[in-house]
Amino acid sequence: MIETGTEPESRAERKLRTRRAILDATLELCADSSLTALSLRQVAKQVGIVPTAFYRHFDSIESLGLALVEESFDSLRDLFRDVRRNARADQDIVDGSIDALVDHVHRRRDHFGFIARERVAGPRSVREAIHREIELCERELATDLALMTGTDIWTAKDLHVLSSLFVTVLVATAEQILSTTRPEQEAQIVATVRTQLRMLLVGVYQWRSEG
Amino acid sequence: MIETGTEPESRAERKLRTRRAILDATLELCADSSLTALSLRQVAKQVGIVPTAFYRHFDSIESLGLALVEESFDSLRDLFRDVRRNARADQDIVDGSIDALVDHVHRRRDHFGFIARERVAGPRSVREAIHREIELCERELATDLALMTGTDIWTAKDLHVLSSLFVTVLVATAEQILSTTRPEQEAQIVATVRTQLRMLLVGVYQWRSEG
DNA sequence: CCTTTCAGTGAACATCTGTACACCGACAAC
DNA sequence: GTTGTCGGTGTACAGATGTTCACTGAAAGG
Repeated sequence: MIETGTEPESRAERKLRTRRAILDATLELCADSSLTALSLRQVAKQVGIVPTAFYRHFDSIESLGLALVEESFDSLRDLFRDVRRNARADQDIVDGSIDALVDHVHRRRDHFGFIARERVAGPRSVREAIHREIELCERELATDLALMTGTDIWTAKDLHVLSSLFVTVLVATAEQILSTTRPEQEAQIVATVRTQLRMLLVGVYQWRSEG
Repeated sequence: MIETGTEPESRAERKLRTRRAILDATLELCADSSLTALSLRQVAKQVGIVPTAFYRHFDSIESLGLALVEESFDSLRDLFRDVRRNARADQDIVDGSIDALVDHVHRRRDHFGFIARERVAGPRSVREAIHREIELCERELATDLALMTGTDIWTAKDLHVLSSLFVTVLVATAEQILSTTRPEQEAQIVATVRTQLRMLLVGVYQWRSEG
């Protein structure tokens, strides 16, 4: 039921196309509200398939959600990769990171919005999956920080604490950017987080781990 | 239809009691999931009234949500009041604030959970109401900070930036506390935010606002 | 005492919900 | 070329949904 207009596809290709359409339709439909407020029939209608066809791809909205968690965190890891790259470049590390954040949030509004929402409002299994992924990100960032800072004066524990704080600020900023469409307000948000990170960096440079 | 068992009530009292029951039932029902996934009939059943009686108190789930925003932020303002009080007491300001936070989050799990969820996943009007309230809290905190810090070396803008960062960390910590029930994990969360605030304070003490 | 007010009732409605079932028809495998 | 696999279809059903309407009965007000 998906209009093709192109060359004939194999069965596997076609199935993949429908699966993609379901994922996209879901991201669009739950853009405001939440997965828990979304019905299988709404998704099917948006995709252009009959409700029962949904079961050929997922056996519930919940497992659909888990698939979306995975692909949303692919986007988030893309962001982290860019931040890491900008950190080595000539640019200021704070500005570089914020630029990357803004850029990625704009490009994948759907994915970042999905994480922000379902992190607190999704089905239990989805919430848990997101928390696991975020913790992975924090650990990953902590090892990166270990390379950048004087690793001899920072304990592993403190590195993770700092990494967790960075991720918290990052997530909160993403949420704020997502909740506005006015460019001047976004500029305000960016300016604020810029200063916040600078304040934090001042503390970081002075910090010496105890014990 | 609310079993009383006590002395007869006036009509106004009785209406208030039902209203309270609706508010409580809603907090309980949307504790996992979200307002947007909640039906009027579920609420009515939980309260023990017929669906149409709901309309005597609210004309939609959405306006019910707005009422819950108000009372949830009463709880949050209670927390702020305690933090302010602890700040003057003998206790360390960081530890005192965290203790107050943990205490209030435990006592009003429902209200803090409601804010955390509906802030990102609620109906648009509810989300907007919450954002307005949070901004009020940030402003309020900023004026408090102005009294505590050397106000001559901090611009009003920087004070608000700092206040916003504090609120971000506070909200994130509340969310983490809410998402766990294991005491040892909560202790971990508290220890982490304790260190984070200390790192931040190091930066704050060094900070000098630019022109 | 008589009348008004009004929180709560109960039946009815059109619509939406998840899921079961039998079916189709094109691709794939042999 | 026959057969099997498997996305997708269509029908069907029992239950939930928001909202309407006319109603009841007790408290409130004159």
